[in-house]
Amino acid sequence: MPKRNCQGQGWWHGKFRGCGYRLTAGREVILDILSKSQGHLSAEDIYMKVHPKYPNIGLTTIYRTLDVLSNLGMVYKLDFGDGRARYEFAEGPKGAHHHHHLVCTDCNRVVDYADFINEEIELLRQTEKGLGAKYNFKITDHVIQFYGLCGKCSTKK
Amino acid sequence: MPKRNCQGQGWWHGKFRGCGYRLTAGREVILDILSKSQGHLSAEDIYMKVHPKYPNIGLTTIYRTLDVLSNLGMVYKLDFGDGRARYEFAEGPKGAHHHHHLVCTDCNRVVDYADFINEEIELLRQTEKGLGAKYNFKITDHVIQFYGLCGKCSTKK
DNA sequence: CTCCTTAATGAAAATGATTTCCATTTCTAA
DNA sequence: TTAGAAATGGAAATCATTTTCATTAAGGAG
Ligand SMILES: [Mn+2]
Ligand SMILES: [Mn+2]
Ligand SMILES: [Zn+2]
Ligand SMILES: [Zn+2]
Repeated sequence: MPKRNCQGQGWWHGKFRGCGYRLTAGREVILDILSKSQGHLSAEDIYMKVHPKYPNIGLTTIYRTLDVLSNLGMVYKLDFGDGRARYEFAEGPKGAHHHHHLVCTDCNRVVDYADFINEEIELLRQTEKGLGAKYNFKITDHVIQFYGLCGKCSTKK
Repeated sequence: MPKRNCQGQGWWHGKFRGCGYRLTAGREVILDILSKSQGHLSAEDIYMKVHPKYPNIGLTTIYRTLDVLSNLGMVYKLDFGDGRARYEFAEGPKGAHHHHHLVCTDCNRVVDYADFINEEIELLRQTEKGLGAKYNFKITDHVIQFYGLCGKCSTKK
């Protein structure tokens, strides 16, 4: 008798197993939530969303899973300066849609943007090459964020 | 009889008073340390350096003063992802020497750089204008940081 | 210079996100 | 089935930063 639904496991099954991780029920729920959510969720946000589907999960497991996902490159861990880490699904196997962030310092609204991304990418390439050589750094990552006031916050007095 | 040393108060006396702040002994010592230190100091680092000159100061006052200085624009508050804020003197009245950072994810070494700053500034200008208009944001600040391994850390296996 | 109002201070306690511990459960490969 | 490894959850620990509150000290008015 064949397994009911082999597809149910999603494309990431292989990714987990290939790295020696086990794809547990908790992890699947977390991944499911993450892949379907827009925005930039805190561990607590994720906990809240996972809980109804998996009431026994502990916040500790959320943190641990997020750490694994982050190391696997499946999730980006972000810091917008509000005292808690935020997580964002890094898109499917086709690769991530690279973008940066615009953050409202008043209401914490976050806008994804990719408008000037080509120029940015080019600048990043140059900078990584130039600085890497000059300071003997092996650059692997970068953060570009803009801070300011969103429309609502700049008008409301 | 003239005051012994009116200059002793430094150029920031006016800046404080102008904003309704009092220039206390503790604040002066902190400002003095900060202005003479290279690098990116944590509140605790500053506390350690201030303590010998002003043994009664409390860490709380360090935090509070740093907050004031940061609001006055005299100090930059930075986050390199190591779980504590870092502070850097924003240069004298002549204006800050704008730079960005290269951070080693292994030993936390931080390098200031301004090498590609012209291209970066131009990109920032464009981006701030373009994104500000498109998303109706009043952009006031940005963060650009590169992460990777410094020379030492990338060689030591 | 002295007084008075109020900002500033320091010690201790509180906060709160994240981590660590550890006993228990679940996988997995043989 | 079974032993070893990985994962889990609840409670306790961490630890940078903030809050509270009683006390002190700027600095303007007189
Ligand atoms: Mn995003
Ligand atoms: Mn710097
Ligand atoms: Zn806003
Ligand atoms: Zn290093």
